[in-house]
Parts: sequence; structure tokens; C-alpha cells
Amino acid sequence: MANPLVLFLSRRDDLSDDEIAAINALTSNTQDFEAGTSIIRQGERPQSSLLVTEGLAIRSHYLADGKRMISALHVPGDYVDLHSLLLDQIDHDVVALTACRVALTPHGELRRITERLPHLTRLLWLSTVIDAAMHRAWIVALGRMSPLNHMAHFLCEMYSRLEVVGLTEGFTFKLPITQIDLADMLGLSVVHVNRTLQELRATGSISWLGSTVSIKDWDALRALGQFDPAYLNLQKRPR
Amino acid sequence: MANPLVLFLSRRDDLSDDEIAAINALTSNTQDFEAGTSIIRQGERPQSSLLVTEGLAIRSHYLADGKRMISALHVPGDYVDLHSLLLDQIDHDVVALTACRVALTPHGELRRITERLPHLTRLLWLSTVIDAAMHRAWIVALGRMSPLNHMAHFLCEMYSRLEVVGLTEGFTFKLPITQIDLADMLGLSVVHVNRTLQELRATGSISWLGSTVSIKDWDALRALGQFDPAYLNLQKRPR
DNA sequence: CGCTTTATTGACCCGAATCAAGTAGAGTGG
DNA sequence: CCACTCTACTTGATTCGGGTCAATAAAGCG
Repeated sequence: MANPLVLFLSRRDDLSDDEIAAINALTSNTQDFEAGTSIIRQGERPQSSLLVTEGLAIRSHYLADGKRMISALHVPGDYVDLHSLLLDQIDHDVVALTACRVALTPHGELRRITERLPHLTRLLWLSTVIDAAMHRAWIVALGRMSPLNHMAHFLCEMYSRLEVVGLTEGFTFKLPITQIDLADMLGLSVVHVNRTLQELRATGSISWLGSTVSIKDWDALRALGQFDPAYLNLQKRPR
Repeated sequence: MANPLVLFLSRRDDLSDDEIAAINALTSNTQDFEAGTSIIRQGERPQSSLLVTEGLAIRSHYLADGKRMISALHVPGDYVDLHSLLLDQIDHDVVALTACRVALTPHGELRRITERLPHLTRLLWLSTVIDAAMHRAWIVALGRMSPLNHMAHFLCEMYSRLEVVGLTEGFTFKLPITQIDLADMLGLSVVHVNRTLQELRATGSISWLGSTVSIKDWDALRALGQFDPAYLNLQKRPR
């Protein structure tokens, strides 16, 4: 399979052969994590950054009373903690939601990229900036959308992101997450997620059986979630 | 007054004289905006990035039914749309909440920084990464905190950020925002913001008269908002 | 084939939205 | 300098979305 980071970045800008070689070098050292394991724990100061190459990973935050909130869901091609290159310490856990394969890049190598390959540096920077744009989309959905609309938006986003890295077949994709996880992404109770999901199924715009999601009416789902993929920056242009 | 971006960055890492000179050059061209004016509109593709040097600016998102959500509040020293250097287009409005002075940096100059000053590049990158960390903190608060706790967290964050750029006096600072704006930042109705604010005042941990906020019991407010400033990366260390 | 985790359903309740007035300031203009 | 207006703030009454609690069904899985 093609390097998912190459897929992710080349969707947004052209990559030179040198840059592709550099990316492959950055992501050659992989490690596997079982479903449910912590990849990074809050408060750590990792010496490498992690790219998800297979599986799904989440960022979880735990509150004093034991509540959990998931601030991001990461798919293959996402440089989950590229920002740890720059940050003091990580303010949340990164957990493997499913079995994950992860590539580790020592920070020294990334720093060297910033010194030698400015264009690739900008593209890596871009990937963190897209992360922030997704965060903003989540903020808007959390603050001002109904659960039904929010869930539709979430599925539109997941479809679009998985499509970039070749993990969709038509409008069908694997999303092996529990309703418990979904509740902690949408800021809802599990019970209400279950009911909202039934409501969403009842609109006929999706089906979700086991871990397989099929979008049966993209336009309807998009309208429901008021989804505009612009924030994912899917256009190829010089950066 | 010292360049607020210098304050912002030098709190996180040492800056060389060259870098300070470069920052001053980047932020020399200023422009003023009246309260309520749009600085950037959704869908635009700006050719410069904006640094707030005075005043407060927000990122607003509008939904189809007219609802508004504010995904970020920016204070002096914040490079509000540094990311427009890399993004296709801006997915939200940037609005001057109060009268604002803003410095404009042409993207060409920023690109040149990435080619000549890798360390400063990393620090600019850092500032967008801190943005993302603040977004995550907001996501957690929106999803899993009570309005009272959320509001306490918000005020802790504002205090900490304003302190960095020298806009606090003791535990007192100016926060000239309406309850309407606050409602759109917390994802609540105005009525409920009003009631929550009264409840927060009743705890005795803050006073908020006109546009002046005083934190009367930092520890209590911090506990209420479960605020840990780690995500703001206030430590000085090599990046 | 039990055991644990996840999904589903119903009953009940509470927090926050909505609706509707009324109050208070800050400008503005006569 | 005072009436007028506009906006922000405040309060009460009512409604309703979504949480909580509790029980059951259905999957996974060792």
C-alpha cells in the first residue's frame, strides 16, 4: 500500500521525488498497538512523532469526575502528534481505538526537515493546520448543532477523510467504533447516541451495520450535517 | 509597547536578535478595524496573515439557520490567521470584537521566513499548534463540562493568555465582551449565560463589572474550571 | 458455552432553551 | 439637559431535549 502520508499530502500539493523519499524515510520505523492501548499518555514528552499508518486512534481527555471527551479521531495518514515536536508536553492521551500500526519519527529528523526542506516543512505544518480546522468544525458542531445534524456532519467528515487515503469503496467504509466512543466524540450520552443513530438511519441517508457505514444519500447527509469540505483543504495547490 | 508577538514567542523560547528584527519587520504594516467589522470573511483567500496587536478578535461561524458559534477569541500577540499562509480558503469570519489594530504580513514574506529562518519557522508553527491545543480544550469543555465549569475554565484561559502579553494587573483584566458573545463561545443561550454568570459571581471567585474582570480566588476558579495551563505551553525551552 | 461488552428500550427527571417582559445604560438628537 | 432609542442585561414562566436510571437483548470472545 502507498504511504498514507504521501496520499494525504499529495492530495493537497505536488511532492517532489526528494520529498517523497524523505517522507518514506520519516515513516519507515513502525510499531504496532493493540486496540485499547495507550500510544501516548497525558503529560509525556515524547521524543518522536507518530503517524498512523493503519487503524484508528483517538485523542482522549479525562475529567476529574471520570468523564471522557474525545477531541479527535485519527485515520491512516494522520500525523497524530506531529505537534509534539513543538509542545512542552502532550495534554491528552492518544489511544488506539482499533489495532494500529504507527510510524515513529524521531524529533531530530523532523527538525532536520525544517532546516533542509522548507516546502515539505510547510506541508507538514499544513497537516497540523488542517487538524486545527477540524477542531473548529467540531467546536461549531458541539456548540450549535443538534445531535442529529452533528452526527451527520461527523459521518461526512469521516467519509471525506477516509476517501483521501483510499479507505472507501464507493460510499462505503469501515468505521469500527462503538456507540460509547461516538458518545464521547459528540458530547452526548450513549443512550442518546443510540436514539439519534436510529433517527439518522430512519432518514434513509445512511446504513451502519456492524462496523460498516454506507452513505445511501450523500446530498441528504451533507445537507443534514451542513457539511462543506472546504476546511479539509482537498484542493491541490502550491503551498 | 513591546511587540506582542515577541512577548508571545519569547515566553516559549529564546529569540535571537535576528529573529526579533524579522518579527518586527513582519509586523510593521498595521491597519485598524472598528468594533464589529469583519477583518476576514469566510471563503476569502487572503494574501497576508494578520497579527492582532491591540483589541480582541473572534472567529465566527454561521449556520444555515442563522445561529452563530465562536470557535476562538484572539488577544494581542495572536497570529489570527497565520494558517491562511497554507490554507485554500478561510472557513470562517474573523471579526473585530472591539476596536482592533492588526499587523498584516504578506504571505511571500512568511514563505521566505520558512526558507531562511528554520527556528523562527518552528516558533510560528508552534503558535498555530497552541491554537489547536486551545481548540481541544474548548472541545472538552463544550462536550463534557457544565456551563459553570466551562465559564470558569474560559476565564482562567483568558487570564493566562492576557498575562503573557502584559494585559493583566494582578488578577484583574479588561474583557469587553457581551454576554451574547460569551453565549456563542460557550454554546449556550444568552439567558443561561446570564444565570451562570450570576452563579459564578455567587461563588465569590470572580467579579465582573462592566468590562473589568477580577479573579478574587484563583485556586477556586482553577478548581472549578479544572484548568491546567499546560496546554498553553508557557514554559521557555528550545523548540 | 458462559461471560463481558455493547446495543437497545422504557420511564422518569432535570438542565437549559425558549418565550415574554421589564430594567438599565449608553448614545443621540432636539 | 432631557426625551428617545438602541442595545445589553435581568428575571420569571413554561417547555422540551437530552441525561440518568434500570432492565433486557444481542454480540463478541475466551
